[in-house]
Amino acid sequence: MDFYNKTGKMAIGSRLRLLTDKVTTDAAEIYKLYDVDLQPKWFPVFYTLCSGDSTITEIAQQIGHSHPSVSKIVGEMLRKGVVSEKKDKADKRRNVISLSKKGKAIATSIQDQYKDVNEAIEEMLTQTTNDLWKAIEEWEILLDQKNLLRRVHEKKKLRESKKVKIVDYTPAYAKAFKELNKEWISTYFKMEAADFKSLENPKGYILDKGGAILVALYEGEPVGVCALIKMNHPEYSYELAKMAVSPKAQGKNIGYLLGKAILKKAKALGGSSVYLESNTILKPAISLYYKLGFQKTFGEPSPYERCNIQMALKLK
Amino acid sequence: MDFYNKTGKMAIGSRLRLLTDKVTTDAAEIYKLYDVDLQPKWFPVFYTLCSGDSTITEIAQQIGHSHPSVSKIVGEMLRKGVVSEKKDKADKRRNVISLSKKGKAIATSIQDQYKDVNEAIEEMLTQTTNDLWKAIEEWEILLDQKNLLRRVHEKKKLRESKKVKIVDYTPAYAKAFKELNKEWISTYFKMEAADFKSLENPKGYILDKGGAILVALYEGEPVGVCALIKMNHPEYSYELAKMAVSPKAQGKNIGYLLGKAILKKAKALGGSSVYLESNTILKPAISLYYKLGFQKTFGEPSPYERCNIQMALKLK
DNA sequence: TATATTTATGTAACTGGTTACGTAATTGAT
DNA sequence: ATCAATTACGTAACCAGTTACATAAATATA
Repeated sequence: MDFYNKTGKMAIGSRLRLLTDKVTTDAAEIYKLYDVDLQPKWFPVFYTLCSGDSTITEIAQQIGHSHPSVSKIVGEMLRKGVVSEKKDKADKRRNVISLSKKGKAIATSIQDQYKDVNEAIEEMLTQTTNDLWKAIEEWEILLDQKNLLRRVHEKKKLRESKKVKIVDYTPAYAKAFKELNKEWISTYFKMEAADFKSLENPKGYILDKGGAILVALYEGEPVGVCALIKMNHPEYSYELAKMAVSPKAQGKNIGYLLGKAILKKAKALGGSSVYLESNTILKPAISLYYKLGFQKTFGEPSPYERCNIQMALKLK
Repeated sequence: MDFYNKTGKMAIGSRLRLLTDKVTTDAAEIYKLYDVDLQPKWFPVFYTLCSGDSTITEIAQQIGHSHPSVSKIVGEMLRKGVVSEKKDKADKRRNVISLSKKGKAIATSIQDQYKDVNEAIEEMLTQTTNDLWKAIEEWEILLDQKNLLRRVHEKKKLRESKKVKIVDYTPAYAKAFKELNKEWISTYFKMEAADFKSLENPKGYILDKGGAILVALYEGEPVGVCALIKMNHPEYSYELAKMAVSPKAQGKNIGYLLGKAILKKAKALGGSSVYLESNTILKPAISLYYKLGFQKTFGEPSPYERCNIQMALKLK
């Protein structure tokens, strides 16, 4: 298929389907050639039964089909007299399937076909430089570790995070700083007095007191903000606060980029440790903090009602 | 799938299907992730239309689907406004499909997705030692040259031909020699006087005159015979004749094995060339003779009415 | 020029799987 | 001991392709 060399890997699904079709249509002919009274699609079920009786669900798990699929196939095999069914005495839900006499006869007569098909395919595999059989297995393993969706999602994040720029706060971002924070605070909690003060006057409450604010830009637009507030505390130099990312810009890794940048800033300002307060209902935020290296800590009184978790991190 | 390491290559079809399913279900999610108003199954059709308008049949050939499949997909795309259709003026049967404005917009917005998916898959391919993409292509090429059915059939022949034994004629095979020949002669032609003579008395008419007869045994049963008749001719030493294989034993390469053995015998007897007569309606026989190395020749008078082709081969 | 063949396409029915859902039996938790 | 959750499995409806068939237009042939 010349076509698929043009489309690129995007179409690997379609290409796989086409190859699968080609192989399975031939399979049907091969069964006819050997005059075996089996349908190719029965093969996985038949094969498992060759090594002993099994229930519908067991077979399904073995061969990687859904149980209704096995149920249907077993139904067909029953009608052809290849297998027999019997309810389990101990557990009346279970339907134990076993090969009938006819099925066992097929099991022996099919041996030659096994041999020939195996040899034919082995021969093909030796004629290729990339072993399809092994390649499939490798893909099964890789996809089991991390499915294609997640892999693509990671690539997406990576690409989009390249479009994100972290810049220092200027008065031009005053509105963004206020609105982005207001947005998440008022959806999850209620704006408190302390919020209004710092959001209305970031210069006075944050910057002038030796803190910092960073803004994340996506395609020029401010979509995230984060503040560093100077603390007057024996253990912690700065508090990470007022972190907000627009829901419209989710999934672009912006929180992580902002976090990394603000920690760098804290270090540059001579800080030795960063503290923060949050709430456990904000699960993505908490997991982000862990990812950034924060650990749970205790015992600081907070001016915010909404806080039920406190975290800190040592800058190395 | 541990299962498929037990079954052997026989189940490559099922295994391919499973992998295909895994990939395509993820594909659907990926399209959602990018918020593209396309169904994954539309992709091949969509892709071809990106490089210009096409008719149903053209698309089907390009992407390797059946035309009804394309017809259905185009129908769905029409309803979603992704493409538009227009009957060809010059040929009113042809239905020319082109991307609509919306379709073109999708074509540009899908670029990022292409990139990410490609990268994700490329990354997987570098993590494997057997390149699935290339392996698929190699299989497509191999199956194009010779499909799986034919490959398996050849293996079957090979295996079965190992069960065939070629032995020298003894009087115990007198009946087989007569019956096997009678069978094919009377189905295609009519028994002639010369037939009766040699079939009733092979010793007198063939062996005692310096000829030979070989018998093919399959699981102990005589299923094929072939005679070498001493000729009194300046050019040809022996005539290959009375070759017969039971229809029940067809497809086991018996004709070829008998032919090879009889030529070896002719050489062992000091012959320098072998001659034969046949009829062109016996196509498998003629092609067997060519396969054995015989070439058409002319001009010998035959005692048999049924002969309309003469062939010969030099023994080296 | 009339007729047979080929080509382009659509529709219907089939195929080999799936998910969704319902029911009965078993298991687990209070 | 009871009630909720889980498990086994069948049935129905769906899905993405297929083959088989019908029809109309174009082309080839006598």
